[in-house]
Amino acid sequence: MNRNSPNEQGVRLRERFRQETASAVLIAAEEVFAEKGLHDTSMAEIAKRAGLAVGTLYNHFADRESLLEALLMMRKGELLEAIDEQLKALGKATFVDQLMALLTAVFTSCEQHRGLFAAALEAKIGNHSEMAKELYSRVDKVVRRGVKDGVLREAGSELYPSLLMGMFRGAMMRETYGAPAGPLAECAGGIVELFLYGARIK
Amino acid sequence: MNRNSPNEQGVRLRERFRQETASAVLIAAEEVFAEKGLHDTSMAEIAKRAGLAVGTLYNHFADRESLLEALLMMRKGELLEAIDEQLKALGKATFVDQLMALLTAVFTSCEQHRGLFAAALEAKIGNHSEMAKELYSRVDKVVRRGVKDGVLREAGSELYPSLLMGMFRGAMMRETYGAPAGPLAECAGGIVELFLYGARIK
Amino acid sequence: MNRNSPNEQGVRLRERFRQETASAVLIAAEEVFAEKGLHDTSMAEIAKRAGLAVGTLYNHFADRESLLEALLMMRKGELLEAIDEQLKALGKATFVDQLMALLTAVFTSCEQHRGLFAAALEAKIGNHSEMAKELYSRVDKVVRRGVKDGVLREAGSELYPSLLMGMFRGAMMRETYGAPAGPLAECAGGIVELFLYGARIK
Amino acid sequence: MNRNSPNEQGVRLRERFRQETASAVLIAAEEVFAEKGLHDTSMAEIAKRAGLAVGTLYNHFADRESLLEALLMMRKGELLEAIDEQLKALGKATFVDQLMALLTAVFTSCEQHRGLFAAALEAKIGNHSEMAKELYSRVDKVVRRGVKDGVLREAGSELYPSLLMGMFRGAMMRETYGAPAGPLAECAGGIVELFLYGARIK
DNA sequence: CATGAATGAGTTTTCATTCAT
DNA sequence: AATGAATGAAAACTCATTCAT
Repeated sequence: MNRNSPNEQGVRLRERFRQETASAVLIAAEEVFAEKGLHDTSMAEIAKRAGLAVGTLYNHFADRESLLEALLMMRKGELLEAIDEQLKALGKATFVDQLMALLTAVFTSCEQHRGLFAAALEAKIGNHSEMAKELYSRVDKVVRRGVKDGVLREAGSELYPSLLMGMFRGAMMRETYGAPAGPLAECAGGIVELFLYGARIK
Repeated sequence: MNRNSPNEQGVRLRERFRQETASAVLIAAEEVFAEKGLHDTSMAEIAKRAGLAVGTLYNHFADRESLLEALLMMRKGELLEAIDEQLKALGKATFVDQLMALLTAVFTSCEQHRGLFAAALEAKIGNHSEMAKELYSRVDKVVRRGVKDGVLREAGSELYPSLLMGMFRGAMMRETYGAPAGPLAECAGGIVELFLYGARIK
Repeated sequence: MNRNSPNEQGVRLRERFRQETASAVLIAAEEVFAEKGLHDTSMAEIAKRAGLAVGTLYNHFADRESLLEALLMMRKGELLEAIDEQLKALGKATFVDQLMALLTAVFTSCEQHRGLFAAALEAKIGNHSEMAKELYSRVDKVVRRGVKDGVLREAGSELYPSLLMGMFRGAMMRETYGAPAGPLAECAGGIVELFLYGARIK
Repeated sequence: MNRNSPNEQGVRLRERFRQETASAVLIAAEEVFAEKGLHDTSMAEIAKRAGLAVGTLYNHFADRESLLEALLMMRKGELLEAIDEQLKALGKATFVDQLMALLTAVFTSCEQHRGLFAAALEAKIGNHSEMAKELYSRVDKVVRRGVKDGVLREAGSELYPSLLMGMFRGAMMRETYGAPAGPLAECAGGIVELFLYGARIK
């Protein structure tokens, strides 16, 4: 074996360890970001949480910004993937089923990463509104489909996606408002109900 | 005239100056907070905007936190006052009118202070969710009234206030989502419509 | 007196203090740079030497680079001013007198700032070779004058300025070489002698 | 064959590999030191240039300092060896020939390692002035010989070696000064000429 | 021996806060 | 009260060095 071409298996093993460390960093980062907020989280704190030294964070992510970016990208990817998968599976289903699937996908994903998403849905903070935009575009697509299918009214429908986005957030923020809160998933039905039929007794 | 017993008028004049300087600080602070965000705003920048020295800020507010607190309190007070005034005036009116009044009051206030409110509605940041909580309690009150009056369904109604809150925010955030945006006030009707009757064609 | 236009005298006094602090920082910086070298000098060390806090350094200089820049600019300015003054005063004098004046000016200035200049004459380090370039241009000018006046040989004269620059440095570095060293000023005669007549016995 | 008593050839082969790796490191180090300067060169960069891992550098050199030391020692050795060889060969030659040989040896060596030497001739940085000192001692020896032989004036001669050292450096730094520059070797004659006869027209 | 991920002390820089004038 | 220079703790980031594989 030539000294310039190290053992394949060893390299793969090391690569796996690398991935796992990077992953551990991201998990720790998500915890701390969720607890303390995007701004009040220091690299030192993340390192501590991950049981690593600060320098190690920089071996895996160029800087604080990149770490946050990677984290948000990962979660964004997971969320959008889940949504797209659901929508694809229900391509021929009724609009209502699609809406419900969308909501369920969002809430399932958010239930696990609520703290991070709450932070990430904020504006002002860098250009991290990208996730919100992408989510919006899915909601918008589904709503347009509803209009096209004759299920939703067209008048006023340009506002619906934003209001649905708001309702997602409203549901997620219930605790912050001091409102009674249960599992997020249970809100999906309530939102669909309200969105379709309104709150008024007929 | 003995300087230990200043006359009434002198005291009032001095007090007026105090108030005006403090007010100038708050106005400058709101501008900068709205432009740069709650975290990226420095005391130096506020002082500069106000045309004052940093030290002067500390003559009027104990620390950065207190300044922000005072600012939010002021805007919160104005908003809640506007709401309460409307609700009081419409004490005997129908639930729908009350809801509309509430929305109009919120959006009128927010239109002027959108930047600050967008920032303040963020969670995690200090304990500035107080405004959201108080706003929630008004919304909740109106919703309960609607239920009691037999206008709103009771089933699922515990979620309505949170969803309404979310819709407020969704409307405010339209631009962030990349959605088409017009004056905030025009959203009020759309929200009430959706909330009462839903989006579905009957 | 209007509260927006503070006392003139107080402002001037404060401004004088400002200058003096900045000056103290520069003096401390020069000491440490000279002792430890351009690279191994930390802002903390400079602050300590100046009897100030680190933050104070940043109240006067945007960053480390600017501090170093300001220091070198100051010394460069002093040196070039001294040279230009001498050359101007001797505008009509013989070439030899001009050369001697140039050397004397250089060595007088360097005697006091030897450590800093030794560091600053290095290449590689940022673009701090500017001083060397400006000094070179003076030497070059004098040499050309010597050629034009028929005092210096023209053949090979394009190398003279660089060699003179080198001799300045050689004289300054004597100690580093382990050579016997006396006051720098005493070298001026030796350099002129060597430059004009060479070392060979006739 | 017992692994506790390896045969001679195995030992030599291994030793050869060791030497070659160490040599590769030194060559890479010289490149990077020359390009980036003594301070701005990291172990990681050297390793990368050598196509090795950082750890490997530490298998051959105790620390960064030792690596640099070894590199400078190597080049110093080569330079001094070249000089001493020339001087030895010209032991009976005239002083002028010796001086010319010295200069030629210096410039030939420097032409190839200019970047490194430019960096190494810096003072302050560690105790890397050793090379300068050793070079000085050769120059000094030759100059003394010139004095003893009655070729050079004695008065002022204690400064000559330093000035010659300076002229070496002046020639090397021409580009830095913004001076017109050609091959270094061509400067040798100019320096000897100036040193012996001066720049003045007789 | 070679490898390269992990380490953590050290450096630059920021900014809320203090206080002498 | 107003001023703004001084302060220093805290944060981001670097890099020589170590060590398990």
